[in-house]
Amino acid sequence: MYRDRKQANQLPVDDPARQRIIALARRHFFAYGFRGVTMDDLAKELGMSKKTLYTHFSGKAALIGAALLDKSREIEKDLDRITSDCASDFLAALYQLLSCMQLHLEEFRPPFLRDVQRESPEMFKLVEERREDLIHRYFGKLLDEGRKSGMIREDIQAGLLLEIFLGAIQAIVNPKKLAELGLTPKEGFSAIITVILEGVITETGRSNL
Amino acid sequence: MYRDRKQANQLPVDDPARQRIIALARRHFFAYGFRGVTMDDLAKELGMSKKTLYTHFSGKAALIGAALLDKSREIEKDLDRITSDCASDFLAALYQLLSCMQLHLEEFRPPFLRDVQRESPEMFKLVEERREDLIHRYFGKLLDEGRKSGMIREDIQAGLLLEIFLGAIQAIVNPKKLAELGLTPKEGFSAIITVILEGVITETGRSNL
DNA sequence: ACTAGTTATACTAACTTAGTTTCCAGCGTA
DNA sequence: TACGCTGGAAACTAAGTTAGTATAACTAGT
Repeated sequence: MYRDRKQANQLPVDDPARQRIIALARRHFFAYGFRGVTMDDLAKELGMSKKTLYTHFSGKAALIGAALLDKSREIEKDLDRITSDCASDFLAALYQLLSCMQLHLEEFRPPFLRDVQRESPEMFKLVEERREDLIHRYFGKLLDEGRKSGMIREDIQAGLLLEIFLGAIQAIVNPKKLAELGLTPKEGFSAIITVILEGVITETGRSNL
Repeated sequence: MYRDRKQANQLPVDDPARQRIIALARRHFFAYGFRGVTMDDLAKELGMSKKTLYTHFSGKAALIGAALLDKSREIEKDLDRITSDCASDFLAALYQLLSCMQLHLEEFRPPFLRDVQRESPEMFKLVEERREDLIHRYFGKLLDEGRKSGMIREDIQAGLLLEIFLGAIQAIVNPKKLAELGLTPKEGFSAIITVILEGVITETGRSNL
């Protein structure tokens, strides 16, 4: 029965309504910044009253938190899949991990980052820490393997290396720069990986290419 | 002298300070939406007091208006240049006009459009009218020439045709779709022009290719 | 010293919005 | 029909934000 289900599960995380709310909130918050999205907006677009919205989430902060958690879980799921799929292929894993990361980071549009930084430094710190954590976990593992097998020099820390990658990608894999350079996104990607890798691979690794 | 210059020109549109303000306001308003940018923000980032800011512009609305006017003039200047540069080359003119238009339209980020639509429908109408005007003026002229010379069929109005172009460009010339299709922006552009043109060119025009 | 223009800052009046409450319509059940 | 539950519409409040103004102190040219 209805009542029984409610009683049995006071926090139905799989509640479809809840999922709908999170999905919309995610899209809107990340695209327009949370300052630019009011609870009235969300309720109206969801076709529900604020009352109902507030029965699902205790407040705006909770909703933002839920959106971030949702996103976070999705990223981790993707990274897991890639890591296990490409366990034996260092280059493929690196390539896919990077493009996956870029795709996900793109969902955070400037207005959201601006809002977070402006009026919620704690959240900014939280997001950064989460990012750091993921980077260390997945890229660290990958690059450690590369190191152990002698493919990657050991005097550059994995985190720094990834930042170099992401920075280069952000600077180059966008429509404007790609047009200037006459490259496809894939070509841009490959070029970056090649360039950075060839400056990173040791002599022994170089002979193994 | 200083005083003389001020007296001689009570509205110094070429005042460098004024231009600096407009430039910053443009960037910020269009990128983050005008609701997301406060006058305090602007003053702080300009390194001037709000008082000074308000001596240059009577209010936020005036500043938004000035930003739009500035942008509008820039677009028109670009379109003029292209039109006169490529007067004899229909395809080159079309190509450049389209890419120019796309580049300019890209400056209006979603948060700005959202703000305009949400809380200033009059301004939205104004912007749309201005857009319509430019489209009719520049593309209308180009396509009319194409019609007169028998290159373009006459049963499709210029405005509609341009909307088809812009819609296709927006859908295809973005990193995600380009990556899926494995195209450079230039290739995507050319493909769109080719596809739409070949469905639009008359038999006589076809034989002239 | 005086003036003109500036920055910094405090202030207020209007507005926005998160969160609450009230009322009511629908609807399944007894 | 009556009852009870759910959720939509909308009014409301209290807190916070911000456009716009006013004040004081500073600097440079005259």
